Amino acid sequence: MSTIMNENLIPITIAERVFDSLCDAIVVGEIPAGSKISEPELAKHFDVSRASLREAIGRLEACKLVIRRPNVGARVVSLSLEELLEIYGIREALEGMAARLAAAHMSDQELDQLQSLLDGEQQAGPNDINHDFHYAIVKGSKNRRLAHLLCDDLYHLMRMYRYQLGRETGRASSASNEHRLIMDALHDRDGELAELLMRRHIRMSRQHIEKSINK
Amino acid sequence: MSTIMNENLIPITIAERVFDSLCDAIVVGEIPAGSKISEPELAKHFDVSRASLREAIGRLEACKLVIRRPNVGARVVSLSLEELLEIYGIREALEGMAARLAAAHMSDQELDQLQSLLDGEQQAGPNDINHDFHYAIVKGSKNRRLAHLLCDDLYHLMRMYRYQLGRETGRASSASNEHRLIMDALHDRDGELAELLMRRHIRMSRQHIEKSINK
DNA sequence: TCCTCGAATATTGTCGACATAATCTGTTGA
DNA sequence: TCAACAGATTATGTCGACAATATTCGAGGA
Repeated sequence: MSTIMNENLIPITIAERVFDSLCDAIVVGEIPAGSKISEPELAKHFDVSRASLREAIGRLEACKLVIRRPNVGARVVSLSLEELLEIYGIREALEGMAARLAAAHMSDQELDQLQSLLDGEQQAGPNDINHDFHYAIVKGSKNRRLAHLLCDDLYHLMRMYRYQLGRETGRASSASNEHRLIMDALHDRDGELAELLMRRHIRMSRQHIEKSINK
Repeated sequence: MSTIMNENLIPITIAERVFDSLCDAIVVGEIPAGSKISEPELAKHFDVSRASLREAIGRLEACKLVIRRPNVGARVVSLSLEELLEIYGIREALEGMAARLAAAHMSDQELDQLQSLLDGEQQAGPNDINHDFHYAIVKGSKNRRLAHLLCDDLYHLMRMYRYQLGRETGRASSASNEHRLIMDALHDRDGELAELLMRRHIRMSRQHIEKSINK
């Protein structure tokens, strides 16, 4: 869980284990947004030393889940609609780029896998398959730094917003349709169209959230 | 120096000071790319404890200047043309977006400041003014997360490549012209054009580097 | 009653030391 | 001569304790 890209499945060090736990707790809201992170308290809770805990907090800071101020401490990031929309803007630019590159660089085998992922979408429900689709494309761009940016740096923050703000209610079917259009463009190796469709897809999600909150 | 966005000019903690020193040393190449970071050695060199040094290394890892492996240690990132081109691709997407937003969100005053920065460009030479132009636009996008991404996370890495690989020889004048075109688009509040010009500008820089290395 | 200031408390930053894992070195055997 | 193994050495991960800073609480005065 520590990252998506690294196939580093098992947490080796104590700090990694604590990071995973804290990351999940923050994403789910078990540790509320905006609340303070107490080092002594959490160190006791996990039964580890403060050094290990501080290491974990440092990684939380790296993926923007907490904000640290010198001599003051760490605070869970505060969620706001503004920032969520900012993130969607960035995703639109980056995932659009990823789709364009994926059309050129994904192997036929990868395309087939993505297709079957898409075919199983209806029955499985929008668990995380929705986002596996996105990550498959990002990975298919073959741009490693882009993948790190989206799948390591921004991933947990996006997950946090999804859990705590928007539920994307009633958008599953239309999103699924949009996925299919993107898939077709990838099959046709039409990068320009794939980018356009991906950008529109993310823009739609963004507008959906914007409306559902403004009501 | 620790970040561009934070006006946190003075390093408060020892770890911050060490981070600044190490960051510069790595960017300039004083600590060679690909070389190992020895905690005991550097701790002795800076006359600080390993705890402070490890904190600094953690931040270097966050801005991708070093790569850490559990129980093995940290290594300065290895430079490659591939990765440099990947970064240029990301910059094209993100700074293009920034230019579009800047056309909408920059104040008239900010535009005037940017204009005067541009007018002083010839005599001052391409020290870092070239990049101040870019950062002024990124900042002018008023998208804080985008600014953090470009000015905190990617900044040092780009600086490292600039120092150690490409010198952008002989591109100052044409780059300056491209800057002026972007400036005009911003004045006209033409976001679409500003994005197009910024993307082309970065693409030209990229191609210039690509050619100068392939010769 | 409210604000200001200062002592008391708690938290963070830093340190040195120990435990564990990786690396290096020298030896043995084929 | 080279490869593989074992011991020695070094480095990293982790810990508890101390120092410096921030926060809290209470007393005093306007």
